[in-house]
Amino acid sequence: MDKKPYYITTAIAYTSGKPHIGNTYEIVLADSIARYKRMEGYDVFFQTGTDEHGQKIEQKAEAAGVTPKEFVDTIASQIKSIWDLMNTSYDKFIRTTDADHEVQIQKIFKKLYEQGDIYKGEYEGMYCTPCESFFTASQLADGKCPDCGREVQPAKEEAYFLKLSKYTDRLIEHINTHPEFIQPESRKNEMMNNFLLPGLSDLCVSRTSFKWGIPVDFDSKHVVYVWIDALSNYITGLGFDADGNHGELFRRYWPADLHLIGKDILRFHTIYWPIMLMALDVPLPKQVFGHPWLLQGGGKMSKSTGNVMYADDLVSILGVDAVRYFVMHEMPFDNDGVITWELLVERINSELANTLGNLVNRTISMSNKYFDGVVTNSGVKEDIDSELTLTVIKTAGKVAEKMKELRVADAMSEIFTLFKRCNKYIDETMPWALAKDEDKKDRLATVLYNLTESICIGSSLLSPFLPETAERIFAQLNTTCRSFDTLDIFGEYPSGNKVTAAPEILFARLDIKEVLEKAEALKPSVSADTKGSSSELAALDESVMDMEAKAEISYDDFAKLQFQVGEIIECKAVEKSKKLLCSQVRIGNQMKQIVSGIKQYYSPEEMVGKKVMVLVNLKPATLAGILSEGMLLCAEDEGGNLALMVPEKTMPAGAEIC
RNA sequence: CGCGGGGUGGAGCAGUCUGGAAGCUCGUUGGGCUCAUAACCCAAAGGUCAUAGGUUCAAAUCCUAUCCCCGCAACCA
Repeated sequence: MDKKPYYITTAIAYTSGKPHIGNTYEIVLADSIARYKRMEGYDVFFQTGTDEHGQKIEQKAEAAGVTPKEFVDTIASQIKSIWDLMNTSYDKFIRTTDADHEVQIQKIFKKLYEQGDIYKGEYEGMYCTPCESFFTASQLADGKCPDCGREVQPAKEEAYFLKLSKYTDRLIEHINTHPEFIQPESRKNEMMNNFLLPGLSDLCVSRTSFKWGIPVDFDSKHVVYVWIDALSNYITGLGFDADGNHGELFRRYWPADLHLIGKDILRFHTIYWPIMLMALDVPLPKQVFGHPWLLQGGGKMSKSTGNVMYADDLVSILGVDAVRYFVMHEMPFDNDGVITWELLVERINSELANTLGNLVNRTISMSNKYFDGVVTNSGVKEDIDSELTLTVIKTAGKVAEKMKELRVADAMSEIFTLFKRCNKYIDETMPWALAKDEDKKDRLATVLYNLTESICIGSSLLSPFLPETAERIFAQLNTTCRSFDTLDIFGEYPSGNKVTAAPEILFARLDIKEVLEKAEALKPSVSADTKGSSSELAALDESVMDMEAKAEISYDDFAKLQFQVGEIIECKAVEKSKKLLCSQVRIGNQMKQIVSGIKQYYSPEEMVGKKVMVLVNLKPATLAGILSEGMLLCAEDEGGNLALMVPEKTMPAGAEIC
């Protein structure tokens, strides 16, 4: 009765807004692995949760007019309800605002400080608020954040640093001796070559520029860097204690068997996190899997166009298991997957409705038609049966093989191979023909028994992935999920058992037009709810957008800015740049060269001759090696689309704008 | 010389690490069947595996060069 422990985690979701289907993918994937491991007989602990601190949240809360805590409470419960909606079987939902977590973060920070792994220094650089990251001038891309492309602000602060360099060699050694540590393996080289081998500089692990974080208890100006805070959830959630009085869960489940995360945060999980653990003298997790992304097809996703897909909308139209099936199936092992309504409908119709649903339906119908629903193993075998039974009893092994490598999509394909084989078996044995001959009644019974048994085994294997569907099938077959170690034995379905008299359709075939109409009908509700919790925001007009308020300025401040109408005389694309156009702009009697990041929206030809609004007295800057002596003003929507500001009546080049 | 991903039958993808007869799903066409959700089963058509060189008995796979696409980030899993 001593089951092996298995600890699996997802990344904790950032509470800056409602998670979309791509975010939701991870929890579903983790859930399937967790359920599968339970089925295999492991004692599974499955943890997920929310990451709730940081400047971005502080700002969003302020914009929404609520306290940060109120803000994250709302989003966290929204996230939790989506996780529940997806039928995920997590054992613990941790929030980084949980009191016990916060206490441990402070203790961890203090401990590392006291033992010298964290030291006090000063940080100077450019800060990107959305990314919560500092960059040196050389890291900036066109003067903007290299990660997200947004504006950065100069910042300088007293800060604490974690000595990454001290542990680099040990980490390199660990990665080299544990090839399974970073998955997929292709990512391992990326980490090694880009970060570890060039050498790590120490990581800044505290902030003073905002308050919404866990305070450093011995230096209250500082809050703990969100990543230190967030990563630690994997151990604090189990009752890790920096003083060594660990909880029972920690002693039982740590080290984690699997951290399931998005490929974009692999760096934090395979470099910073292991080093933190080394510093704490705690064993490293066994495996970190950076899964690919689920991208939305059909152009750029953006809130302003309202085409973001959310799990709850998908579920309301398609059902939980259809969505679970799709996201797992469309996501091969290490390539990004695509989700569109068209693909969803195609997959659901072809696999869930046709192959599986129809199989269950026709099998039960025949049992009812020919035997009043009683399924009997009459033992009249023919050679053809063994082909079916062999396929069926081998499937568990094949699934296990795929799951060992976390190839969930492939594992599900194996199960569907089983169901397809069943459909073929029906054609081979032609039960309707057997039914016409009274002498073949026993043979017919065996055929239907074989089918029922095959469906049982297949559905049992399917249950970790599509739990609800599996249960519905068991209910219709009047049986229960088979235990894992009997899945390679054919003939466990009780002979003489009676299936339901009224089989219900498991998955109705979908019509793409109807689905699109329903999706369309959902759109207005889609664009509203990320910004805040208050209901008046739900009525937001899509033609309107807000931005975060900047500090008030005086008229004198305004008067410092010199705006004039400029005429674009000449314009060409900047070589080596994908975004920039270089324009010669006539402003009165002078010409200025201005570089703008608008190549995506305007061609050089259409720029020429335009009269535009120019900020003239901006300090010249060099962009992509070219001098720019001002700025062409544009309006920008939430999708990043740009429109040049032009005077609505003809004005001479050089006219003042005031 | 910014980083990264990719170019395989009409569409979407696997296969590339570890070279050994080009595979899957959808679609198309023809056939079969009638238990079932217009479903299921069988068969066929359709690819110079981006291009050009090279290594090799053998290249989608390894090497070199070139061309083209896509993302660099929205909600960042």
